Amino acid sequence: MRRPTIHDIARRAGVAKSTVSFALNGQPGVSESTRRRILGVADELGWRPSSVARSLSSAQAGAVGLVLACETADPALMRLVAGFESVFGPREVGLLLQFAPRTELAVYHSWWHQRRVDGVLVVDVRVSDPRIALLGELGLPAVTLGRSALPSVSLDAETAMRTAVGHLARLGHRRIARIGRSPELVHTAEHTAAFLDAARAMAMESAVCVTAEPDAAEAVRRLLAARPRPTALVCDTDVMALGALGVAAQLGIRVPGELSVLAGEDSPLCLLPHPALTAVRVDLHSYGAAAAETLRCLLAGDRPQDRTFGPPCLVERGSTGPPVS
Amino acid sequence: MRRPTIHDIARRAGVAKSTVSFALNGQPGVSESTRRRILGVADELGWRPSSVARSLSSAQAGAVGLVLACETADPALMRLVAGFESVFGPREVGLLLQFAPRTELAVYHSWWHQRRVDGVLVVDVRVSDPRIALLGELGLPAVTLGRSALPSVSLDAETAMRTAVGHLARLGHRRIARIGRSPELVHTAEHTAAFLDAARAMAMESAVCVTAEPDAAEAVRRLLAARPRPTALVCDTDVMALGALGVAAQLGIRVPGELSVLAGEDSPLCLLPHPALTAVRVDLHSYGAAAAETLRCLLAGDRPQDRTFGPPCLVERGSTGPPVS
DNA sequence: CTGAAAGCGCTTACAG
DNA sequence: CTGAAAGCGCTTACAG
Repeated sequence: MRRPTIHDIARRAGVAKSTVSFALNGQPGVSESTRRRILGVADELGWRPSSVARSLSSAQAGAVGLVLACETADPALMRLVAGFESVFGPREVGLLLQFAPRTELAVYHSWWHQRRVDGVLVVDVRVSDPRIALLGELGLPAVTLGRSALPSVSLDAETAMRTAVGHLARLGHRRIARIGRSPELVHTAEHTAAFLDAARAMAMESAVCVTAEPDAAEAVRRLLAARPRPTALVCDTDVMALGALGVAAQLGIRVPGELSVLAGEDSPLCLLPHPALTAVRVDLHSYGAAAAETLRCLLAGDRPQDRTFGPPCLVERGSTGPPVS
Repeated sequence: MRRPTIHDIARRAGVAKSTVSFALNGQPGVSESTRRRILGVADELGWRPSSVARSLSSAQAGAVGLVLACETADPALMRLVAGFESVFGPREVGLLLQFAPRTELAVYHSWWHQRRVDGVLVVDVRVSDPRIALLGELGLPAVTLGRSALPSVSLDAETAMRTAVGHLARLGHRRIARIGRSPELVHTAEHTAAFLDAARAMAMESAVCVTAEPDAAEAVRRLLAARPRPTALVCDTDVMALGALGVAAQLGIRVPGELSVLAGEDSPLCLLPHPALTAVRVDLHSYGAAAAETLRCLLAGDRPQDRTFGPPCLVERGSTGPPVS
């Protein structure tokens, strides 16, 4: 199969290439009759624009990029990416994925130099994140998932933690704990602050936050070794919550009787264990779509507003209940 | 920042653009001294080739594509994709990702017409798969993960199932069952055949295979309602195994005493529950890399051999043990 | 060994 | 409203 070009269309329609280009792009300055004829021929020939040719002359890559840390195996990411796709896919904007071995910055440099992408989406923003500055210097349009100096979308940590802690408070818990990802992540920092705020507001007796890194199970074990022991555990991710359930089972601690476990991120995984995990649900697909939409605006020349996405809601299942003492 | 082009280099080095191009691409026909001078200037200017310009003139997209079903949220996929990346990333071949709403075929058409990708990687191959024919017609180079009429890499189902069933046989199980993904998948079909073969070879009393679709938990429940009940369950994925553990817990069936559970796919998730999941380990990263390598050969003009990847090995953990009757 | 030129498939001022 | 032309940044025959 040979791919038809605008040259073929022009010849067949008996007009100039430029006229074809204008007609095909819906630009004004082509008579209705010529336009229709050209569109007809294009259709008949099965013409589709060559993305590279278009990119070269328009100086637009027609693609956006996402770079992930090599170790990323987070199932949540897939839903986020599907959300990106839902806005870029239909517009035929490609999504370029790259796993980077720690030197993520090199990928941005490389993409920029190669004119590979028009913009990037940045996940797992850190409190002090060198990517932000680089992207600014390069002038590579970017939207971060998590607040930063760049245009961003973020999750409503306050509501999420108020929802989670409120649920536990209503059940009668007074000593709660939370386990999150690296404290360097903006996401973690915000949720930690929100968790502590909520705990204070609900007059919790104790509320401690620990990090799951490098070993989540070990962190949970340490948490459960404290005396008096917390009676409820908020886990930032579904995977951590699953792990917490495993540790509890291993230690012979009954869930939810002796320990309530709550996942800060609902997902199909939360339905697997018994008892199933009570979770705060955030629609990651829509969150990803919101980020993509923001990037799209940015690329279109707008100055998009930072958006907070949410609010999350609670999905009550079996892993939380009143503490039995 | 303005991006330097070969034109800038040519002017600065006092040679023609073509000479620069030849030198930069390591083509013969440029004197050592000129080449060195050109390379020096390129370096000094921080030149990097424009991927689109190169694509347009070389008729190569410099990218490969992967299209996923919309519902895909499989954590295993991330490791596969990371494997693809490990061969394409360093070569600056982009990986284009697209989620397709059932009409995956349209994406291939679109990519082909737009000259977006040089080739594609196909996952979740079905026994009767329209994608295979389309890819053939388009002449779009493709490698499938799972045997097909196209160049492919596949998993060693025989060894995997022999390993799993052998382990259970040695523990003393005589009635086993297996739960897998859709029977339409080549992966499932091959593993089902291999499972039954292995069961026969080890003189199992009974060996049944069921599908996890549409509801894995329900399928497990049905399996466990049989009398006499199977004493061991092989689950094709880590997620299914987690689900099986949950169902067992719900029914009050002890693992591994009353039921052994084995995951056909090892992953970090297998470590979370208690008891942790015994699993057959396949290195998905390397499997993905092997597929990518095969595609690379294909794109380079070779006629790659189909490869079987493996063999898998057994990782014994707590979820399997001798049946107690 | 080196240069001038055409071409990849588009877009976009600029003239008619 | 339409056409001829230059240009995007490369590659690649083809002459010197």
